[in-house]
This record gives sequence, C-alpha cells and structure tokens, in this order.
Amino acid sequence: MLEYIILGFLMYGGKSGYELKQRMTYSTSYFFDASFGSIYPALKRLEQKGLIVYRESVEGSKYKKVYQIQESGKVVFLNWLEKPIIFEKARQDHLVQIFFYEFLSKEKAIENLKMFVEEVGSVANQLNEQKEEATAKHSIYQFYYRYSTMLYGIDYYRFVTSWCNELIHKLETDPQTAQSECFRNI
Amino acid sequence: MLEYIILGFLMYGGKSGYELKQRMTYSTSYFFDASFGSIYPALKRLEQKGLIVYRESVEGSKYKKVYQIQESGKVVFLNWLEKPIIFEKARQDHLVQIFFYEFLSKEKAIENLKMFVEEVGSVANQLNEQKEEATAKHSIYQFYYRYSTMLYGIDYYRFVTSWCNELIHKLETDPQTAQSECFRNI
DNA sequence: TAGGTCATGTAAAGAGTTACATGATTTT
DNA sequence: AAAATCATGTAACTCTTTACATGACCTA
Repeated sequence: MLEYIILGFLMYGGKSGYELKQRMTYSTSYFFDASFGSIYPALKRLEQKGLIVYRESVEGSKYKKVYQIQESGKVVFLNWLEKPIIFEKARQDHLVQIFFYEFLSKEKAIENLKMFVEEVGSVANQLNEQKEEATAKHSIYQFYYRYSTMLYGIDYYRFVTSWCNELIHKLETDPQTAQSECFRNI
Repeated sequence: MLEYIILGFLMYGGKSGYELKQRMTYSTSYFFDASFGSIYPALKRLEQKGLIVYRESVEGSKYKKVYQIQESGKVVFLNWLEKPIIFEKARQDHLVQIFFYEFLSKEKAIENLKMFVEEVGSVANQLNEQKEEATAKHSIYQFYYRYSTMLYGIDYYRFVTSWCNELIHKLETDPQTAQSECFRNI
C-alpha cells in the first residue's frame, strides 16, 4: 500500500523522502500515515524495481535525494488505481474499551467518554483548519477527490463525536445502570 | 490490545481459543478481529503471566482447553479499562485510492465507487441482521455498551455509503471533470 | 467417502513503528 | 549556545496474517 501512495505523490512531481513524509502528515494522515522508518526503505525498493529514479540535489550545502517516477512506475500506479476498492473492516481501537464498559462504573465511563470527545474535537479542529486553508488556496474543482476525502475526515470525526455524546446523554438520563452483575460481585 | 480483549471476553466466563475467535467474529469483527495465529500465542503469554489458567475439558472425545480468568487477570483488565480512551487515527484503506482518483477516468471512477457502495452495503446487511437478532434475544439495557458499539458500526457503514453516493452524484451531475491535467497528458 | 466444522498449534513472512546514529542548517 | 528543523538511513522490535500440520468428528 505504502509503495502505491509514494508513487501517487510522485505523480505530481519529484520529491524527497522527507517531503513525502510532510505531504502525508499534512494531507493524508487522517486516513493514512507512515514513518521515516518505512518511507526510506520503500523508496529503495521502488528504485530497485526501476519504478522510480533519483537525482542528488545539492542546493547550497543542502543535500537531497529527489525521486522521480518513471513510465513503468506510472503504469504500475494506474494499474493499481483502477482496481476495485476493497472495503477492509478498519480497526476502531477506541471502541474496544467502550465495548467492555459495563465493567466500569457509570461515573468513570462518562468521565472517560467526555475526555475522549474532547480529544476527537481537537484532532477535528486541525483538519477543519486545513480545510479552510485548502478552500482558500485552491479551486475545489481542481482537486475534487482530495477535497472529498477531507470532507470524509471531517464528517467522520463529527460522527464519532455525536455518537459519543449520544451515549453520554443516555447514560446521564437513563436510570438503568448498564453495569454488569459480574462487576458488582468483584 | 489483543490480550486485553481476550481478558475482557473471559470476564464473562471460561472459553477456549476457538470459542474466543467465534465471539470476536460475531461481535467485534467490525472494529476488531484476530486470527488463530495470534489468539493461541496470546493465550499462552497470558497463562505464563499467570493472568489466566486452563483446564483440559474432554467431553466425549472432544478435547478443549478452557481458559479461566484469575483475580490478577481481572485487576490487569480493569486497570486497562479505566485508562483514558486514545483516539488513534485509523487507516481507512478505501480512501487511499479515491484520494488519487483524479488520475482515473471519470467513468471508471464512478464504476468503482458504485461497486464499492455495493460491497459496503452487503457488509452492513450482515451487521444489521445481527442487530435484529440481538434486539430480539437480549434486553438492550443489559448490554448497553455492546449494543451502542453495534449501532456505531451500522451508522458508520451508513456514513461511508452516503459519502460515496454523494460523491458519485456530484461526479454525474457536475460538468467539470475533476480529472488531472497530468493524466490527460499521459 | 468427501467436505465441512471443531480444535490446537507452529513457522515464516509481512508491514509497520520506535529508537538510534549522523550531521548540517536555522531559529530562538 | 541551545533547540528546532532539515535530511537520510539502519537495527531491533512488535504485532499481525498466511500457510501449514495434525487429528477427530459430523453430515450429505
């Protein structure tokens, strides 16, 4: 997957490993991210396969390896791109704890859920700012799909937040405890 | 993470590795799943740490290792459970391709998006059926949190579907192509 | 009797992160 | 002068899946 994303970013022009990381952090990190420890070896592999080449750029005393996509790389990338989109059940780590929350006291459950909503909110704000910026800078028609994925991210955060708030609300208003017998017996 | 989930399932009573896998497939696979290849070694580790014990059950000629959670295991589990919920940016693999769809023809893009909506729909149906079943069998108050996470799953699928449909609609009605110059030049 | 399910397990491979190592340049 | 950023890379580790190996039982 990572190799295809790198090829994708290189479709817009030559980039160094460091720049690729920046681009990912900025524009895809809410649905895909990678560390330097995986980006640099991936570039090496792509180069060994002949899908990309690099030229060493020295500006002043700044050294860089700028990678360029080759025709063969474009073919591989476009071939991957047109394949059916597979729906992988994505891990939603936050649900794992909540799934077992009947073993937690209602008060603690509400406390943790509220903290979580805060956290999601701050991550959402970052993306919202990026969206404002993107809307100001570019025509959204020019980067239609990238803009759409950004909206996906924003709406996804909104969805998680409102699901949590609804759960909190129900816990606070419902008299029933939603707490396990098992827990009370400990 | 896996070890905590196993402990969580064992909070409801003794289970074998095989049964744990079944439970996961049935009740958590839309946000967390694991293979036998990770479940069995995890059970071994938990046993070595003394958090669980097993007794060998032989019914007829059916051999089973039934694992039981220990007091120490309960402590470790409840300790983990009350920790703040961390919001990890989850990989949404399907967005990766769509992010680069400006390099695909509009027709192919629409075709793939429609296929994807179908796929999400069929996964959603499975969960919907489970929800119906669960609602009929249990009091939703008894398993409040588990019921809520199920609703999360269903609504998440609905969210993905409607986001896709909106994108398809815009592509079909908008005259602007949303296709990269770069692509047209190839 | 063949295929499906029940049941446990291991070995190899894959994909990734974290931590470290290095060194220049830029900002505070 | 110290801290942050730019820039590349490796090694160890973690977590996981896939594929294989084994064997019993059940059903069409």
